[in-house]
Amino acid sequence: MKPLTIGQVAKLAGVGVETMRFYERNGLVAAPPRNDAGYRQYPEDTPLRVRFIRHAKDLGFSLREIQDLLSLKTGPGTTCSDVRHVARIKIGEIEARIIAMKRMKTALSKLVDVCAGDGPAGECPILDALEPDWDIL
Amino acid sequence: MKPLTIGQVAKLAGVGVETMRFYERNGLVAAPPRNDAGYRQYPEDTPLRVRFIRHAKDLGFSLREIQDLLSLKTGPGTTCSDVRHVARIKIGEIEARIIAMKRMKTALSKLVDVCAGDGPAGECPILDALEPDWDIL
DNA sequence: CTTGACCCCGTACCGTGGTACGGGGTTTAC
DNA sequence: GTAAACCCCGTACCACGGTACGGGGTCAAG
Repeated sequence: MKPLTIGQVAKLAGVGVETMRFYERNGLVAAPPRNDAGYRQYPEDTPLRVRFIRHAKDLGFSLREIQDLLSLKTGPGTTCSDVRHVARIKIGEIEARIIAMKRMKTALSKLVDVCAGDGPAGECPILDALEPDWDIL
Repeated sequence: MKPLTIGQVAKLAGVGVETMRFYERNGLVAAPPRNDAGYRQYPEDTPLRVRFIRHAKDLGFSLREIQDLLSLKTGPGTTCSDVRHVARIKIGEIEARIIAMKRMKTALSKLVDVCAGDGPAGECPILDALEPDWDIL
């Protein structure tokens, strides 16, 4: 149960010390207790929480969205089904993005298949396709 | 073959006039010829190109990436297979993002299934799961 | 008991992707 | 022929997600 310093948390979570303070200022990580010298004393699970934040962010969630999810826990009067509701909305958003990504991928793949040539880029079907018709996507 | 004004292009592409100028400054849209008054005279296909930019951006491509693709066309000495190569790399990136998205979706879905209750959020399995274990993702 | 690595805080700065403002010229429609 | 609507340009500003800087206190090793 040894508390961690900000530097230790940062290292374990793979972020910078400044980023930790930034997350604290912005409500993504709770302000931890301090020791006599004013140093932050983090609970041991903090690095995991920070890694969750990073992971969600890498998947395209904004810090605001992550904060919303995280703050449901502490909000008074929020019930389990409220949380479920938010989670379902997020799932829908993720689904929509997956579909859009797949369309993009399919369109690009088709173009690569069509393009067998080795000529100058000016005649490349991929770039021709970029010009007029990208609403295939 | 009537040229379009910046305002017409903007309206057709669903962006603001300022955004058009921003894209021009940043090399995403070629600077069009001007008339005697200095007004931009866009070719008719410009709105489609701008919509492509928007679409790609919405799917998570940075303006820099979009510019890279677009600039292959005009680069001297770039061949069809160069373009194909870039396209394949993009496809790989899209694939990786789709996979990560799917993992995120699965993890969230599992949590929603597990959570059947109606109690306070403090005991919600979704939020419990947020705390320690999100490296399921 | 000092040297270096760590921590504090506040403020400033960065790239990205725009958006708004202000002072001016032009074109169109009545 | 004049008023509204459009265009020009440059500059400034915005939110986001950090990153860096500077001046200072603290702690652990030699």
